[in-house]
Amino acid sequence: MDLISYLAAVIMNKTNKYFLSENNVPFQDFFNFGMSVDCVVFGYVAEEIKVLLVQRDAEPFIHSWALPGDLVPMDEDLGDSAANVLKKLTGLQNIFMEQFHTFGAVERHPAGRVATVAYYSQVKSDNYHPVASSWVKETQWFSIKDLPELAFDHKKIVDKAIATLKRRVKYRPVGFELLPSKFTLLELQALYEALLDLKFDKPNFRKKILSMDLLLQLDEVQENVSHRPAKLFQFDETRYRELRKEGFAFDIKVKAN
Amino acid sequence: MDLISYLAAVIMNKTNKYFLSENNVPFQDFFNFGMSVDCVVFGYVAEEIKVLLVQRDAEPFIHSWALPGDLVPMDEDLGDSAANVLKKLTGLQNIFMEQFHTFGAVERHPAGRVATVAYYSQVKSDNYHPVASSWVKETQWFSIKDLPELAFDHKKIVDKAIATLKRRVKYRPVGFELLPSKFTLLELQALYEALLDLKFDKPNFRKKILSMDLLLQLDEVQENVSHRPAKLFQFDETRYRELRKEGFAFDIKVKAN
DNA sequence: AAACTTAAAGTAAAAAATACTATAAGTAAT
DNA sequence: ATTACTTATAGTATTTTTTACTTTAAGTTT
Repeated sequence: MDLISYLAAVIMNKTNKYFLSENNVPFQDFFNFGMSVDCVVFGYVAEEIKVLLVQRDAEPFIHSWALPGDLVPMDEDLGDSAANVLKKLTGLQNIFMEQFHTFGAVERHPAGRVATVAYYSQVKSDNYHPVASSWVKETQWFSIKDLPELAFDHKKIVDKAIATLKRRVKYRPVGFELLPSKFTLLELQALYEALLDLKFDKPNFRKKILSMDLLLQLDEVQENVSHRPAKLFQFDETRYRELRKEGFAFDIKVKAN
Repeated sequence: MDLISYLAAVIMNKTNKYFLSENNVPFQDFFNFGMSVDCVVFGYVAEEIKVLLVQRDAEPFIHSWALPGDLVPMDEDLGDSAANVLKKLTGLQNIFMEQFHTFGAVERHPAGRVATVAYYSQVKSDNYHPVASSWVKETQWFSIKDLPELAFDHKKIVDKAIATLKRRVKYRPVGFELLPSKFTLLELQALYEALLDLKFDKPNFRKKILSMDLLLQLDEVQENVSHRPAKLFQFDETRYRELRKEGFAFDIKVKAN
């Protein structure tokens, strides 16, 4: 394509007229995609990994549960769009989100060709209280072991996000985002056990974690427990960022019994 | 949105008429995205990591070097499109490609709003010989240490792919795809050193790698070398797939001197 | 105060990683 | 042919880390 043809094609495209490209496909016919963003937000409550879903109050898939997500306006960057949509639908904001996959099967959306960019994040669920708004009727944290039927191909998206989370545990200090800011070592261990579906030896888990130099021991202990209260810890943010950069390998043997 | 309104919107969208959505934005106005795919193909030649680029012979960015990539037709799945485009432009086929990021900044393409899904792959470069075709004038392997100016935001895409590669080395047996099928331990070590920008102690590197049980020793040795020839090895594909699944941590201390 | 629960420190044995040495097997120069 | 040189590869002692297990501590409940 030479410069004149290209400029003509661009102008025609922007004024809705057709221009034939090299394969006799009108240039403008490449520009009928819709794009959407979908957010997979993980939380951790009562020793279970949860994912935030919204109940739709709009067609298509009205009344179905779905990931918070929506079409991207033409003048909005993808990452901004993900943040805006999550806020619009659930009120949640200031959440660090990372892209993890784009789903673009031809028939995945009934209204046309829509590719969706899926975002992934982890939050301390007791700090964030989602509230339904816009076309959302209700919001709810669902255990990843007990998910409802989902709209569109959102089941596939959630499955891929869960796989990503479980893989990441092994080389990122994941607990940081999911646990409340103060926690006991046994709570941290329970989280890792839930994520990896394994059991660890208590003293060794403790030694391993402490040797990473990632935890700060507080001068506080558990309260209202009917046994010896455990010390509370928090993550050392500086060291945490270091570890994310230099890489991190969580590898500890499963408990024998 | 109720069912009647939604169906009306879909029909209007498909017949090019407007329908107002909740925010007074015409429904059809969400459907003017173009989508493209871009392929980052890594190779390894003469102890250097290479990336495959094509020289454009079409506007925009005519004569510039760029990643092999193109607009996605409306009726093609993204993954298929990546494979088709790579074949169309360079002749390469049967290459395993993985999505790694989608770039969607508003102003990234001069012809309109185009989001691009970037794919990542690694090949044994001596088995694949790219040939320019379609709107490509030339193809070339460039060392990642010496890249030319690139079209669009392709520099950003390549940088992210390189970062992905370097991160993956630490928890995936990467050598498999990059090295020729028969190689010496020192060649493998040189690859790891190039990827990680480190030096290892030879005997210890050897022990570490062999202990993973990933290599099969062949009954062949190097030829035409002016010193004691080294034994040739190949990867054990079965064990390789196991390691990819169960996770893999390559962690070995840098050589002292 | 005895029984019970969980926390947390400690320790011996085993395994793995590291630093280093020695030897082997070839080519090239004298 | 002998010597020097290069790289391959085996081996080994030391140190560090991991594992399996034991003991003690600190609280609550009966």
